[in-house]
Amino acid sequence: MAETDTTSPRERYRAQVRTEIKDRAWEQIATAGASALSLNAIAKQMGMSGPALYRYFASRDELITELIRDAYRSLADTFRAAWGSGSDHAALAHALREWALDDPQRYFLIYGTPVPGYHAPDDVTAIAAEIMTILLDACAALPADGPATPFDAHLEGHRQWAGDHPAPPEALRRALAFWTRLHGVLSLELAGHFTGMRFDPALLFTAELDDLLAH
Amino acid sequence: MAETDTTSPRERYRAQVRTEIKDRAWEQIATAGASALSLNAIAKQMGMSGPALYRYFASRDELITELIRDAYRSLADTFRAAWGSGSDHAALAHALREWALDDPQRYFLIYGTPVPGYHAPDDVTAIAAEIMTILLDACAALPADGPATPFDAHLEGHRQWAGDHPAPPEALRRALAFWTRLHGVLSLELAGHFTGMRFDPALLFTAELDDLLAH
DNA sequence: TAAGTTTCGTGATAGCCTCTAACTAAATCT
DNA sequence: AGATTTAGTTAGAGGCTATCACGAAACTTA
Repeated sequence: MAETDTTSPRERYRAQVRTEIKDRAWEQIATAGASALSLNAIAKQMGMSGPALYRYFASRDELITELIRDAYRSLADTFRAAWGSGSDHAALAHALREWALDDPQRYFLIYGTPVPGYHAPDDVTAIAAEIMTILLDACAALPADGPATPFDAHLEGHRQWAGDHPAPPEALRRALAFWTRLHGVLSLELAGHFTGMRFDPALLFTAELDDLLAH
Repeated sequence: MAETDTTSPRERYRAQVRTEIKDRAWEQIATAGASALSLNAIAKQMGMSGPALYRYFASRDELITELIRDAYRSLADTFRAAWGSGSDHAALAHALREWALDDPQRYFLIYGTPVPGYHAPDDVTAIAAEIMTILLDACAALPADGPATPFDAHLEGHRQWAGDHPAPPEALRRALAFWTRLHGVLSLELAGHFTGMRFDPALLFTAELDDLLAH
């Protein structure tokens, strides 16, 4: 016997229309970038007139913020799943890469060009912190390597972030390196800066990853 | 005695108006991002009516392409100057960082979110190659470190890029690492992903740089 | 079931934007 | 001085975001 749905038909319909709007928005973003996203075009695709969409999203910016939120959530879920099943650092990194390749514009919605005025709402930064926590868990599980660096000492004194994560400063440093280096390779690959050069970006990615795990 | 100017007054006037348009465009981009760039607004600022600007730039896209071109040229000049005076790798890296901090949106015009359909014209990619050449010169001048990696072997077989630069594959690998790692730190810093965390991004940057130069 | 209320979608409209076209006036060339 | 090129204008087509007032459908409640 199916569980009684607590939501009213209206709420269900509303949620359904909202997700259809978002699906179309993702399509547009994937093919033409976020700046080309048009509420009007989405409305026409769905067979209704422009202003109707404003019943579902207060503004274009609010829709984009919602997409950013979903992108963060998707990345956090991918991360949690990848780290949860096996605690394999390489698997975590490759999960990130596959998630990014799956929809480059979704990656850039999070890590791409920032809009000068924009500040993400608190719940979004909370998801970002969640992602960082998983990364810190992973780096805390890494075997120790060389001596503490000067930068470790600096991090020791400035670790407000990471929500009082119990990782040692060395793990903080390695989490940052993990993040910045993989992002460095990935974002240049996704932006097409390696096309024309003939090497395989996947090998560069794993080379960086190996270097991160070796040290 | 002043050199006779080969350009006619009209050409000079035209060039002057073009640069004023570009200056205003840079202001707009710096304060509101490239997607908010408005030819109309620029025209009003300059005291003329909208369509007048189309005498100077065929379209909004052509103006942006011109800005991208100038950004690349500026970066290439900065790079050449930084490497030319002293051949100091750290100075080269810090010149990059200062150039980026000087106008983050200019950096993102080159290395930020790509527009799916867009392909840069050949002369722009030529400047990009020029930048890469300087980086390869620098990495070729680096003392050799450990044994060849598997990725070195791959690069050996796929070095169409770099315009037949005489650098050994190890230098190619290090140039890529230089590029991707510094970009990784820089782009996340410029996009504001480190705000909230309390550490100093400059120290992370130099830590990555030191690591690059130590190995 | 009937009346009241909330919600959805509409068309009209204001105010941006890019870009084209026709026209005037000024600068330059012959 | 006359012919030609060029710079700027206004008008307008067609796109966009967003607001508003209105009708119609769907729920809620008496």
